Amino acid sequence: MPTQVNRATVQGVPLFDGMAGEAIDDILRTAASRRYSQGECVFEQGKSAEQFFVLLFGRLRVTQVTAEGQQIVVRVVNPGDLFGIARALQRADYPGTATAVAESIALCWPMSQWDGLVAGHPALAVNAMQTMGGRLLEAQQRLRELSTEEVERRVAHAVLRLANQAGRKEAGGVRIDFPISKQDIAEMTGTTLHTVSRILTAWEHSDLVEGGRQKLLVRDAHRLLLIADGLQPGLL
Amino acid sequence: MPTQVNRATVQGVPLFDGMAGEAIDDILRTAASRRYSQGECVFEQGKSAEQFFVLLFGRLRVTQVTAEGQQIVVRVVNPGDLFGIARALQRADYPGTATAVAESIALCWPMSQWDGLVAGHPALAVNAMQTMGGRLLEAQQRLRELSTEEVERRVAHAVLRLANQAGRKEAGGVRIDFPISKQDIAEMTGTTLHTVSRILTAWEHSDLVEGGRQKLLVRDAHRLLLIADGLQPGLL
DNA sequence: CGCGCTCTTTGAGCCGGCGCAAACAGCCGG
DNA sequence: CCGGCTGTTTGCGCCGGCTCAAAGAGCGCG
Repeated sequence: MPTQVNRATVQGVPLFDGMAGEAIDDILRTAASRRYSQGECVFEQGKSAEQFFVLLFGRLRVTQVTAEGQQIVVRVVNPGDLFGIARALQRADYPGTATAVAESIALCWPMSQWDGLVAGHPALAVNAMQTMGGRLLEAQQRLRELSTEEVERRVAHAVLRLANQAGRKEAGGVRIDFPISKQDIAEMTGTTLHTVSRILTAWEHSDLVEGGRQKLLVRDAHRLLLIADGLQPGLL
Repeated sequence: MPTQVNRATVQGVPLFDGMAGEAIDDILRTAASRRYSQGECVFEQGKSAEQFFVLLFGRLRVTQVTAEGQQIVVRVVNPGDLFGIARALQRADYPGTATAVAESIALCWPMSQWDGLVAGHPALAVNAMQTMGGRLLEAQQRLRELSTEEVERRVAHAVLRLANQAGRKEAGGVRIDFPISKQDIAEMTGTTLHTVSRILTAWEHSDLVEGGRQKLLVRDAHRLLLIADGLQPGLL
């Protein structure tokens, strides 16, 4: 049912930062809210991009599949994030697939609204641009890592990024609070699940992290940062 | 001398697409135009971002240096491109260094104007966003390549990208029309100049390309595309 | 409660591409 | 025209990380 979404629901969503309450109400009038259960697909690579979204709760994983069938994880979508904005990338179809890795709720708008919203709300345009800017910086950081760092450092960076974006403090460390497999981490860092497994096992022996089936707990982020920055030659 | 820049000068610059002539004049009033000779630096990584730019003529190379001193080529700036928009990335300093690889001319504005321009000209905001979108897509494509493809295919992709962006048709092929070294290509593809040299030498033997000191001519873009797409196992 | 699925661990061997090193070739300046 | 600088080529040996293979461990489901 297309109930009017309450203004309070989008408290803290960066896209609406600095906008008048009425303007926000106005925009929300054309929004629908939708629930996705774990494993459900929000949109699929190559499909016509009919909607754009803001994630309210939960967590998504955006992946791409290459022509040869290899999969990579493009990014993780966190609550508050704008996603699926193919239009802003000048594309008619979604460049990736978004899957709920946890129970999630998202607002969605018809893509046809995008141009009007951006043109009609300068603050929203600025916010959207900053979102894209942040994503661009992250992409460039990953390019740098992939180009210059050996696998262990890349995995360290990926784990730290996850801890920052999706970490929940917990007794004994920071828990990545959605199910994540070694395969996922491999697809984030351009390596294989085997190598990730070996690295994490080694880290467990040094009490840096604690693994488990689709579980990950960062026990010592500080020492992990040393590895990420290449100050830890690995052995000592 | 801060002469008023003529509206005709920015014909075809995507940033001003779909904007009224007067609005463009207005924006150009606060622009300065500046010449950069080959090898000259437009802005430097880490320096406070005082200006943003549009390249009118020439060619720039944007690089980043890692903490360990390794350099990578982030992108090539072509005529018409907007660049140095640190503000849009929410950064106070430039994340990379822009160097003229050929005689170049750029328009520049004080960064303080950015917010006002974006807020005051919806069409410009949309255009800027599309620029960033395009860059984001390119970055993601390179991430995919770096994650899943072996070196030869990555080099093929890089060369084809260069040919598309900076190619000039010429008898016998497409010339990359600015000085480019094997080292540059290595820094674009996350490998070493040695490996690039070996690959290009092999390609020369098959008449795919023609090299030379800081020179590159693509003789057979079609077969190169086959390599890029992994359809050519290398030998035959 | 136990079967089977998916995720994970671990071993063994191989190889693409890097590091090192040295010779070579355009090109500029004197 | 020659010397030197910068960019390029090529050989060789090594190794990080991939491939292949197979056994082990959570967890949902019947």
